[in-house]
Amino acid sequence: MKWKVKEVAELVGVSVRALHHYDEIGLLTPTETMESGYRLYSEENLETLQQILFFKELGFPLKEIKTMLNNPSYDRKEALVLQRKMLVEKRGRIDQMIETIDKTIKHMEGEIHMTNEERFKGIQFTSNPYEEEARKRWGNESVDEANKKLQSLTKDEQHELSEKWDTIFKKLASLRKQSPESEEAQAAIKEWYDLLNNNFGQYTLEAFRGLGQMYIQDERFTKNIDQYGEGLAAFMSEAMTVFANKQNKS
Amino acid sequence: MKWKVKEVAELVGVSVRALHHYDEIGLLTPTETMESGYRLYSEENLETLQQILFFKELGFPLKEIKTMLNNPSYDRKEALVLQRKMLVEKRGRIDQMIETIDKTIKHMEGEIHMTNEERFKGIQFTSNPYEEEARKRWGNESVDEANKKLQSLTKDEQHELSEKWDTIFKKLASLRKQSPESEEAQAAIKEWYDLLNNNFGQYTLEAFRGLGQMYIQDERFTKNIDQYGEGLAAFMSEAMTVFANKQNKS
DNA sequence: TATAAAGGATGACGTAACGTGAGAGTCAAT
DNA sequence: ATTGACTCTCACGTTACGTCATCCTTTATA
Repeated sequence: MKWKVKEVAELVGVSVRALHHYDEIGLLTPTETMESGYRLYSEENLETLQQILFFKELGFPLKEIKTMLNNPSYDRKEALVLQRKMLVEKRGRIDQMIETIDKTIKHMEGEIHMTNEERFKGIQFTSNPYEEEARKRWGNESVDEANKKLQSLTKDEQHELSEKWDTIFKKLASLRKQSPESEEAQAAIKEWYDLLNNNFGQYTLEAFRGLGQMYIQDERFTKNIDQYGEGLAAFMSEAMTVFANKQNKS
Repeated sequence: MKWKVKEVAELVGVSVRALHHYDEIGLLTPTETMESGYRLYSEENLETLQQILFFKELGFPLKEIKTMLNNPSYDRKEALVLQRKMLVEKRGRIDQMIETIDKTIKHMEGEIHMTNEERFKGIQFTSNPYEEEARKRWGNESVDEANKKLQSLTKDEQHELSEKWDTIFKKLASLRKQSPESEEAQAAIKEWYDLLNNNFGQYTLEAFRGLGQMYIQDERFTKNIDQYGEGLAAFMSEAMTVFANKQNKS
């Protein structure tokens, strides 16, 4: 079964405009559209929409929701479990606020004393631990950080950096036919590791390995990297894992 | 005891910028400021802030919160009770969402069937009855017949009206240093009187004089009016009395 | 089958509630 | 006297839509 915008809007309780917006930003593009241009939402679209709305309720910005849903390792059931945890957490906060209100009323009646911190219990922005987990699992914090740094550089610095970058990738591309464990490959990977560390702050070995994983898991990365040569992403990914393991032992 | 912005910010868990913003829009102006311009928040300010944040948590827009808090019949304890009710309601919604998640997971495992409505239970925008109550008691709706009329106007008419309103207040503010009995002041007050009569039905001179009294007796009115200039409320109040007396004689 | 009402599409501008510097002054401790 | 942490006021940027305006389909009804 397929639904038109208004039907979806009424079914799930969002505005038509919102659906348009989600389409605009590529968060939820209906799988089908009639020749007239009318949007037709599928069952699957509804499932995605449910996910979107849960995340939204939990305070995630749309952009973040998008990257999470697009993440190749995104898993709906796992997400639901996490969302559940976050909701329970949120309910806890509400309970605290209710308690705070009760106390405040009593305080007004002179029955009890109240510290100023107590006055705001539950309202405060206590970052939810599960939120972090979601971001780590499916978000791209590290990549975002890196991009921010990149943009903070001057034009010249950016240029310089991209040249170094280019050199390394070309070198790696030329090596990709041999083993990722070869000395040359590992040396090139070390260069890559150092470059990242010099420019984007601390890349722990864990993060480095994770980055390598992303190169093959996330097709946006894969595509970009493979422009230097088919299979480069896979090659780098493996070499990075090897590198991380080696370093770990030493 | 007094607090500087950052202290308040950390105590209650909002950003300094937010506090600046609340000051900018006249939602929460610190009672005191040092000669250097530093904001100093009082105990009372904190109480107001608590109210603001509760309402915000419940989804009220700042503008609405402002009019509610400024409403002369606003009662803090009553508000707390209502807020409590709304929070309980909200908690109920969260419980529903949790249930929805549980069902969805079961559904994914093929254990149960799920209608499309069930899929979005709790997420939907179900307007909270207590919200309406709050709006009725302290929102714009309460200010009486006058505002009903106001709301019956079209957007354009409303806009036009508020511009006229604004013009008159600004004019009055510019005159407030001279005598309330001066010809100019009285002319401006007449404009004000006419505007009220044209838009909100009959304002007897009695009522007009009474309104003037409210401007100084009720600090919430005073605050609002004095945003156009310190002492404007007092000035208008006097000018309105003078005006009413004069009209009465003729 | 014509015709209107209802719904849909695409701009494009508006709004709310801050975030995010920039540039400059202030306070408190050393 | 200096320095580092705060503070102030612009002022522009951002997010997630709301709100027309204008024009085009679809559908219900006569």
